[in-house]
Amino acid sequence: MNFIKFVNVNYIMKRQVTLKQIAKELGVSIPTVSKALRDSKEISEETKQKVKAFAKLFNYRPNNIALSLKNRRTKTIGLIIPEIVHYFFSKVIRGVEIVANTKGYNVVVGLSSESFDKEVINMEMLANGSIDGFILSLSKETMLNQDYHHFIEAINQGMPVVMFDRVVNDIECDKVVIDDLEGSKRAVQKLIKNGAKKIVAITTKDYVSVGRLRTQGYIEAMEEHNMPLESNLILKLDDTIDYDGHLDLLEKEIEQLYRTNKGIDGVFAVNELYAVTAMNVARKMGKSIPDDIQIIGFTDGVLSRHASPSLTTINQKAEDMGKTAARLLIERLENETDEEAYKTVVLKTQIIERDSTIN
Amino acid sequence: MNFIKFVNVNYIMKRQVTLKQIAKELGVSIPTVSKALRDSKEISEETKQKVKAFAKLFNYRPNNIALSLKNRRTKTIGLIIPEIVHYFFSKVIRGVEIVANTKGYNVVVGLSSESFDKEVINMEMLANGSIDGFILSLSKETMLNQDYHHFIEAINQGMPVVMFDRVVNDIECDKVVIDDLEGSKRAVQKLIKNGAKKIVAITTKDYVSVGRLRTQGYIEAMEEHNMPLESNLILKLDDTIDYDGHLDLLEKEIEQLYRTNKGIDGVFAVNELYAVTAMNVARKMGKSIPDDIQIIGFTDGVLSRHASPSLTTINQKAEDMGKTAARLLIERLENETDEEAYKTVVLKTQIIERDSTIN
DNA sequence: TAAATTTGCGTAAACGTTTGCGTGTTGATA
DNA sequence: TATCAACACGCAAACGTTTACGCAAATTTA
Repeated sequence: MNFIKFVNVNYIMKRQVTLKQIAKELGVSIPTVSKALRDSKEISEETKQKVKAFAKLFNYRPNNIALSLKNRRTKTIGLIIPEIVHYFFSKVIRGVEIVANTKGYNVVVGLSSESFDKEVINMEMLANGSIDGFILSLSKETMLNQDYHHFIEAINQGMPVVMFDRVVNDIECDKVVIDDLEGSKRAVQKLIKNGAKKIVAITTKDYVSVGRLRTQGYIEAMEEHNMPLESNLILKLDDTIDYDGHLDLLEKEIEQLYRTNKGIDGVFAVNELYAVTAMNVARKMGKSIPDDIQIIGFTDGVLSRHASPSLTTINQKAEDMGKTAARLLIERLENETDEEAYKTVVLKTQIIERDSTIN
Repeated sequence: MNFIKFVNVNYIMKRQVTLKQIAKELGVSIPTVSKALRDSKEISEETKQKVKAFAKLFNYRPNNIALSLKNRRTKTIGLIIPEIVHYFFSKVIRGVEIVANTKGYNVVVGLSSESFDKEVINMEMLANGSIDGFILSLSKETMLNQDYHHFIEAINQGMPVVMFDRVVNDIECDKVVIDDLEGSKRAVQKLIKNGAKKIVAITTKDYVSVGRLRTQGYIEAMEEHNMPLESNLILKLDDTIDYDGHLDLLEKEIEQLYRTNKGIDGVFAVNELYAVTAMNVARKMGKSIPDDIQIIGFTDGVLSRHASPSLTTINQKAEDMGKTAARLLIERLENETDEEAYKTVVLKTQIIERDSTIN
C-alpha cells in the first residue's frame, strides 16, 4: 500500500475522514470498512490490518451525529439551570457532569435565568432529538406561574425528566430533593440548644418551595421547644429582587428586623447570602458574633467558608444532588424494561459547625 | 380528514412524530410534507393546509440530529472549563450561553477539572461531529505540561477554537484575554497613591500565565515609583493546592508573610481567595482594614462583594469575556469566506473601589 | 386541436453510520 | 468431479431530513 500521497495532504485536510473516504481509497465497500474496524469475523485478517492502519493514520473517529441518528440516542443529557453564577447550582452541574462523563454522556447546559420563557425555549431547543433526557430545577417564574405544560409535553413524548431541588410534586417523574424541613429544624434546634432565646428566621416568600419548607422547619422547631412564635420574627424577603446587585436593600431590611426586635440572639437564614449579610449588619451595629448573636445559614458555599467569622451552615450536598439526578436519569435511559416506578430521592442534610455559633 | 384516531392515541405516543409518519397518514410522499411545511410553492395550498394542520396537531418538530447530519453543522458550541464552581468561570459560561442562545446555538459544557487528561477526553468526546467549534480555557495541568497536541489536532481538522483567559500564544486561533498587566499595575499604583509604603504581592507560580502577568504588573508599578523590590515581598503560592479545602495552609503562608515582613501596609492579591484570606488573617492579627493595611484583589466575585469590609478589586469582566468568545466563534463559523486572520481581543479591566482601600 | 407551459407531486440522492442478508469464490469432502 | 461448507465481501435498508430533478396531468397558448 502506498499511503504517501495521503500523508502529504494531511495537513490541509479539513473535515474528519469518513468510512466512505477510507473505503474509496482502499478500494473496498463502506460496510467492509465498518466491519473491519469493529473486528467483525466476516472480514479477513489482511483487510482488517489494512483498514485499521489506514484509519489510525488518518485518525478516523466515527461521526457522533450519524451514530445518534442511527441509534436514536444521543448520549447527551440536557441540564436546565435557573442560574449558573451560584454556588449551589454550579456544584450540581459538576455532580451531573462527573457521573455523566464516566458513563459516556455529554451534558448540554441551558440557562433559564429564572425566567419561564427562557426555560421553555431552552427545553424546546433541546427536546427535538438533541438529548436523551432532562435534568432540571424550576425557575422562580415557573414556580410563580405554576405553568408546567412544557414538562408534561416532554414527559409525554417519552423524554425522561429528573427534577432536583425546586420540584413540583404533581408531575410524574424522578426527583431529587434535600430534606429541607428536617435540615432547618436541626439548625434552629441547635440555636436553641446553644441558649438562644429570641430567634429570627430570614426566609423567602412561600412560593419558593424550599423557602416554604425551611420556614416550616423553623416554626416546628420553635413550637416543639415552646419558643414564642411571633410573625415579626419571620422576615420573608422577595427573592425576585437581585440582592447581589442591590445589597443595600437587603441590609436595610435586616437592620430594620434587628431594630424592631430588640434582643435577637439567634438568626436562622435560608441561604448563604441572607446569613452573611445578617452577620455583616449585626457587626456594623456593634454586635459580636457569636457572643451576642449566633447565626446559622443554609447552603455551604464559598461565602460561608470565607466569611469572618466563618458561618455555621446546613450543607445542601449540591454535588451529591447532581450525581444522584444523573444516576437516576441514566438508569432510566438504559433500562430497556421501562415503566419502573418514579422515585423521589431525599438527601439528608448535614450541619457544618463553624465560628458563627458557640460550639 | 379524520384525525380522531390519532388524537386518541396521542397520550401514549412516545417518540416525536416524523415526516415519514405524517406522509404515511396523509397518503403523500415525505418530500411533499417537508416542502409543505417549509411553504414551498411547489405544493398546492390545499395540501399545505392539510399538512400544516396535521403537523401542528401532533406538534411536529424537525429532528435536530437529522438536520445536523444533513447540514453538517450542529449549531452547538463546545465549552471546556477548568473548574465550574468558580465565580469567574461560571460568569464566562453565562456570557457564552447568552450570546450562543440568541444566535440559535446550544452550549455543551465539558469540565477538565484542571486535569490534562480530562481536557483531552472531553475534547475527543466532542470533536467527532458533536459540535461546530470550541471555546476553552487551559487547565492548570496543561499549562504545566505544555502539551497542546489536542488543540492543534482540533484546529487542523477544521474545528474553530477560541481560547480565553488562560491562552497559549503559539497556537493559531482566536483569543480573548484581559489586560492582566495593565490591571495589576493600576491596582498597585492605587495602593501607592493611597500612601502604602510596603506593598506585598500574593500571587501564583509563574506557569500560570495570568499569574505571571499580574506579578509582572506589580513589579513594573513598583519600579516606576521607585519602591523597594524585595523578593520576599512576593509570595508565590502553589495553586495546584486546593486551598478551598485546606484554608489553614493558605492562612499559614500569609501569616508568615506578614510576620517576616513587618510594616506591610498594602496587599495586592491576584485573586479573590488570596485577597479575602489576606484580609481575614490581618484582622486576626489585630490589624485594621483599611487603616493599617489596604488590600486590592483580582476578580470581582461574591467573596469580594460580601466580605466585611468589602474588597476593592480589579474586575475581570468575565461575562464580557464569554460573550466576546462566543461572538468570535460564531462569526468564524458563519463566515463562509473562511481564512480571516485570527484575532486576539484584549479586554480592559476596571477598578472597583470598595472598603478595603482608602478612597 | 396540437404544442407549450404551468402545476403538483414523487423519485433519487445525500449526510455517515450499522447490520442482516445475499453471493461469488475458495477449498474440502464425497 | 460434483456438492457443500466456509470465507470474504458487497448490497440494501435504516435512522430523519432536504433538495435537485423528473414527470404526468392540467392549463394555457398558438
